[in-house]
Amino acid sequence: MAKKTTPAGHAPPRNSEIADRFDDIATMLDLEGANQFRIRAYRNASRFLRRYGREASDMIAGGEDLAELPGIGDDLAGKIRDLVATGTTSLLDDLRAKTLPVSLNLMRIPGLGPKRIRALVDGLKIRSIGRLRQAAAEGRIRSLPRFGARLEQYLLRMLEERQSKSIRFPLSVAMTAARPLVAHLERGPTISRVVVAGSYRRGLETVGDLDILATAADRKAALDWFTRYGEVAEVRASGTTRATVLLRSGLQVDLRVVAEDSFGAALHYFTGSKAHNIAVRLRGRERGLKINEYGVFRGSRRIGGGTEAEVFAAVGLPTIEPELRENLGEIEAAAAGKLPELVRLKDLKGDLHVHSTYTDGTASIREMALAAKACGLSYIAITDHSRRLTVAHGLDSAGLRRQIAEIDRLNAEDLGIRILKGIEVDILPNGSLDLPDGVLAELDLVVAAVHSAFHLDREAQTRRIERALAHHLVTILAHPTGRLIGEREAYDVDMDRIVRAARAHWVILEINSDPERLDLRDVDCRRAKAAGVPVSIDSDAHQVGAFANLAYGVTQARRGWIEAADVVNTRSLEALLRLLEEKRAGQPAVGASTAA
DNA sequence: GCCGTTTTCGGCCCGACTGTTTTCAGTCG
Repeated sequence: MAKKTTPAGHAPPRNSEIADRFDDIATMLDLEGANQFRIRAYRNASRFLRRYGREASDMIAGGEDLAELPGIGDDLAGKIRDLVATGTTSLLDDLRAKTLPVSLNLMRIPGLGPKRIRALVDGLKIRSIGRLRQAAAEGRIRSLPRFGARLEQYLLRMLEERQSKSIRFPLSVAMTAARPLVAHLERGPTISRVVVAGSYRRGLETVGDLDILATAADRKAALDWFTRYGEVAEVRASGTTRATVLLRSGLQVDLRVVAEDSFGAALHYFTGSKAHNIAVRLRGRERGLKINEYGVFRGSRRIGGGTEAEVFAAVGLPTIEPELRENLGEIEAAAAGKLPELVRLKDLKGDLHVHSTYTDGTASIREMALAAKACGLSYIAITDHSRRLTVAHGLDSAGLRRQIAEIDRLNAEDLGIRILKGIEVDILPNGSLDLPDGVLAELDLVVAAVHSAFHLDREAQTRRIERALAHHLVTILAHPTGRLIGEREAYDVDMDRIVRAARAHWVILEINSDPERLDLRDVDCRRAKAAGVPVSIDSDAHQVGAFANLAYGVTQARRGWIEAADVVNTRSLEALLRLLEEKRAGQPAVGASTAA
């Protein structure tokens, strides 16, 4: 028990936490009416940090200059250093001291911004949500300048609902809601084209709302058709070009009806990301062009906008895939002709992480194999759980040998798909594996995974996984960060070190396609690729229908700039078996060509 | 607060919708 703790005795904040503090600063500056561009600087830096692949604290430890990062100058670099060293910075402390908590709470209500909040707080001397609700109930809010009865009623409703609006939906949930809605719109009067844009189209793992674009000869009829959709719970706005509704599921949907000749410009604009759009517009301005959702203009003359390709061409770029549009280097890569050729679902030839009724799957090995074959795959690896995972009836050596025998029999039958023998073996808290080497050596491949002791501190967790990666029989590290989207954060692990260890020991990193996992994360995919570490896009299927999830994994990989050549299971069975053989011999060709 | 083959100062993306007004401020994306 060391009583003496250095200021750095606590774990240094992650980028996401630094970003949270910058967002706090931006919100409080906004409330005090600070310069909008100063506020934007904090929000831009926050957005960058959330998406950046490396931890600022690691960069500081390595003596790197944070002011080299885009949107971060000397001042913000200093504040990041403060936050890393002490957990706070003087500006944040000052703002917290003079900002009323009620104002911060009110900022979470859509429709309320700093001006209205200041009017409420100053005009009515409101100091708590309860008082505000009271004032609204008594009809005192409508008397404020530029407030009225409608706004008062709206506020009252929002306060009653106490809705926190920051709910984001997993992409898979959004897709389930979007498909029937798109079908409804496509049947609508005079509607010709319907595309879901926004973060949905970029394949983000979660989406806040749906942005749908359509073309229609009769805009009003199209918007009416939209607001009358059966799943609509509430129409929040409805104008001449767009409408906003809330579905029963809680998902907010915007429909914008645009002219045919500006469809490409609108699609680009509403696909985002915001950072990408701003960068493209600035590039346009350098060329004397104005780019907005209606087209590309030189002066008042429209020179393009019917297709996205025209928008990109106007700024001298080839079309950039939606998954890359985050202003994280894609524009520079496009300008240099170095855009990646992103992996596609049809490139996958196999699936290296599949369960069966031997443990917690719901279908037999034969059923899983036939289902995979029906999806066009030519091989799968059966990788059931190992004994420690008792909740899943994990296999011991004897059980695994029975499974090996069954797989041999099925392969002898020739089902038209090759079944590889594998295991998803637990990485125990000390980094050893849950089954003896003897039985693991009888398999075609070994998938190792963490399913316990998520709470270990960063150093212990990292060392645990490094040790497993160093095991000569481990082929793949499954769901490397362990996060469950919206449910459980990733365990605390240094992914830079994991990627380095994977490279050193020729271990493949998995992109788990389960829509709850999507793990590797996109930023980690880029790290793996940069280090020359191959990935496998696997379903982790526990039922026959789950091979469809591979599409989510592919989208995740695409967001991580992954190409077919980076993915081991785009290889033919023969090539994959060769790779596994080389790994076993300690000298695989994969990943060996590029230096880390 | 950031940034720079037009700038180290003076810019910073910009249009739609709502609710309040009667020409526009506030908010959002």
